[in-house]
Order: sequence, then structure tokens, then C-alpha cells
Amino acid sequence: MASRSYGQYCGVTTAVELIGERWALLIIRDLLVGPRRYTDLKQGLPKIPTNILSTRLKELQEGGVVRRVPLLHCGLVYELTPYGRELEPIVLALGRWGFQEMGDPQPEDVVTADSLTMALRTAFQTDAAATLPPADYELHVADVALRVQVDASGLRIAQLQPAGRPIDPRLGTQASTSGEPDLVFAAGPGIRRLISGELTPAAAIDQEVLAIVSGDGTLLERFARTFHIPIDPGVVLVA
Amino acid sequence: MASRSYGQYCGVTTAVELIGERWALLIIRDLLVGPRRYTDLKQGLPKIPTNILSTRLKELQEGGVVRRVPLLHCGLVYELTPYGRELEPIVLALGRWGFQEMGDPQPEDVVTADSLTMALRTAFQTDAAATLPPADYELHVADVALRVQVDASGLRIAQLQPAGRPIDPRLGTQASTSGEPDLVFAAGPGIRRLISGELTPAAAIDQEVLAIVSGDGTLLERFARTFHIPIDPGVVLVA
DNA sequence: CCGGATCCGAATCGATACTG
DNA sequence: CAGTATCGATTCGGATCCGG
Repeated sequence: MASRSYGQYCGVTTAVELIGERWALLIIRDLLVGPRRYTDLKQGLPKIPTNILSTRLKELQEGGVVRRVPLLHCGLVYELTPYGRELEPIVLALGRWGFQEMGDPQPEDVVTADSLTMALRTAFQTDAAATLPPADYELHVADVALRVQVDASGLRIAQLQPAGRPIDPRLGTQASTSGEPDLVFAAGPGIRRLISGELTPAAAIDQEVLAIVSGDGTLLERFARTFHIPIDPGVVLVA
Repeated sequence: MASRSYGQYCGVTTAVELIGERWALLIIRDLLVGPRRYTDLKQGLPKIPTNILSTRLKELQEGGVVRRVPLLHCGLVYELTPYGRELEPIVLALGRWGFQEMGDPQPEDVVTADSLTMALRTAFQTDAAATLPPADYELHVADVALRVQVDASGLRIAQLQPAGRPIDPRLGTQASTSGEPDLVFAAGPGIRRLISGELTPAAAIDQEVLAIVSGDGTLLERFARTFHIPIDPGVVLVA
């Protein structure tokens, strides 16, 4: 099954042979959020053909990136190996890099819980979080709902069921959430322009990119400072 | 020509749509060394079909990653845009990640000047270079020859012609090299095991992984400390 | 429902040949 | 030097099917 070789003895080449096939890095992105069942991955990657998903999972296992873990009486999950988890900073950096040229969504584009979770991680500003007071948000984008807790020690994101309860904690990085969030707000894909700094929180509300559901709206300012990906001006000139 | 979309509105997805096609990241790796002609790229990627190379270059231009620059009376070169150059830390990190699972070379595998140049950059330890005295190496691997200059201010690598002179300075990141190197040595692909720390310099010479051509052999120790990618023990256990 | 395997047409890739 | 053109080999995508 040795994938088509590039014929070079080089670290970059080896990396690309391990994770460069179509869909592979998106599978890894989702697994960076937490272990996932085959079906979870399929739902999180709505356009992936099932044969491709199973082929990639097999290849990633052979490459030592992914591991298959049976759950007692509960099916099985795929998870990253320690080697696979070393890709986290790379995937986050790629997400930041791609963010700058995302443009506006295609009509067919969806936002999934895992992709939004990772997007928030890519945008997370550790130093801002360390200097600002803690905050506890509930964020709704399209039909995904996230509980986002920020304090000086870092970032914690839990995925909520449409109903409002966190999903299966067995599978999760999701620790149990407690109490009520300080701010609940809903946004569309235009939230990207809040994170890029193109829009202030006030402007975002004005343009109906974002709406406050409940809680202290002034926290949006803190949110925007905690999650931020500056657009490099050099990039815009080039594009 | 909009490449097959993954159907998600996400930074990682956008990044993979821009640079995730087969061969794209290897083209970028080579362009990170310096601007290159079409023919240079073809030689540095011996197994790439020419139609794929031209297709990728077109796509990378549309994506704002690569730029086509005519040279006065001298043909033209491709170079990274500022946006493309932002990929440097990502490609270096991928190279380090892949390095750990490179294993031994396939019989067909080649080592190119650009891939070796980038490999040295991935392995470069800034802090070791800052504390160690400067050094000036000439390194031969297979039929590529590099002049590698290290001092506290950083790393400079020039590609030498088989004859021994640096190649066309017009195209180069290659500044003119001066004087004689402190150490000239030749190695095979096993140099990887020196860089990983599996082999000491003495053992590398012993096993004929590496041979000193001229100069002060004790500098090999300094070389090994300057260029180092530790193998994560966790990885080995998993693999 | 979970975790895939199979089949088949469409698109892409790879190898070679050829051209301004 | 800098690519196109062509064409068979592979892979991908979409749908269906299957065993537990």
C-alpha cells in the first residue's frame, strides 16, 4: 500500500507522504479536538466519501498517526497517537494561515462543531487571556453550539447538543461545564470579520453578523481581544 | 478551476485547498530556498510530471502564494509572495515532524540541493549557534554540495556547483562565500542519524556514514550540536 | 444505528511526446 | 527555456449494500 512516493529522502517529503493525501489533514483536525467514532468523523466531514474515510484511517494508522481504540461495549473510536498529536501546532498554524484568505463562504459551505472548535483554538490569544479577567461564553454559529471558557490558565471548549447539554463526556475533551455562561451570543459566518478585526463588536451587531441572546454584551469586546487573527496587510496588497 | 471544495468554512480547509494538492508543498519547499526557474523546479523535483508542475504553479499563483517574475533577458522565475513566505515556519515544522519517521532511504530516493538546504534549516538550533563559536562547513551529500556558515547571527547556506563555485548569484539567497571552510566533509543519507543523535560524530565516521575531506574534524561535534532534531521517545514506542 | 466494503463513472495524476 | 498535448493508470466521489 506504500503510497506513491515522491522519490526524495527528506523530512518534508516524508511528512507529506504521511498526511498529504486528500482529506487526511481534516481528519486530523477533527481528531485534535478529541477521539471520534467513524460516524462522528463522517458527520463532521459531510462531503467525504466513506471509502475514502476508511482508506485514510487505515493509512494514518500505518503511518503511526492515528490509533484505533475499542471501547468496552460501546463501539470504538479513533484517536491521535502521541506522534499525531505533535501535529497540533502545525494544524493551528495552517488554520491561521488559511484564515487570512477565507473570503466569504460558498452557499454549500457548512460550519461543523470540530472545525469551529479548532478555529477558536487557532485564534486564541494566550497573552490576552492572561491579562483579561476570565470569561464564560456560549457561542452559536449556524447549528453548532459551543461553551467557551477562558481564564488565565487557558482555553476550554465544550460542544453542546442543540438542546444545550454537553455531549457524551466519555468521548470528550469536554469537561463538565458548570453554572451559567456570562454571555450567550449567536453569529453567522461573518464572525470571521470580528476575529480579523475588520469589524468592531458594535459594528458586528449593527450589521447583524452577530446577535446577543443573553448576558453582558460588553463582554464581546473581551471576546474579540481573546480570539483574534490579524490580517497581514502585505497579504491584502498581494491578493 | 476552483479546486474540488471540501465544503467547509474553516481556515484549515482553506489552507488545504490552497496548498494541499499533490506536489504543491514540495514546490513551496524549494521556493523557500529562493526564486527558481521552471527548469530548476523540474530538476529539484525529478519525479514531477511537467503538466502537474505547470498546473500547480498556476494554482499557487491564483491562490496568491506564488508569483511569476520575468527576468530581463534571462527568462523568468517563480517566487513566493509575502503570503507564501509565511508558510516557512509551517514547512520547517512539517520537516521536523516528518524527519522522525524518515527511516532509511528507498533505493530510488534522491537528495536534492533544495531539500537538503531546507533540512538543515529545519534542524538548525538557534540557541546552540548563539552559544557556540562560529563555524564554516562545506558539506557534500550524494552529488550536492553546500557551503554552510553558522554564527551567532544565524545560518547561511549556499549551494555550490559540483565544481565548487556557488551557483548563479542572481537567483540566489546565496551570498558570495569567501575564504576557505573550516571543515569539508562528505556524508551519505546516514547523516540523518548524526542529526537525530543516534550516532556520535566518531561513530558516524566509524560506520562510514560520513568522511572528513579536509579541515578540523573536531568541528563535527559542533556541527552535530548546531543541527539536531531529537527523536521523541514516545514516537518510537508507538511506531 | 455503527463500521465499514463494493461498484462504477468522473476527475486527477503520471509518463511521454511534442512545440513556440 | 517553458511549457502543451495526449493518453493510459490511479484515485476520488457518490451511491448502494452488508454484517453485527
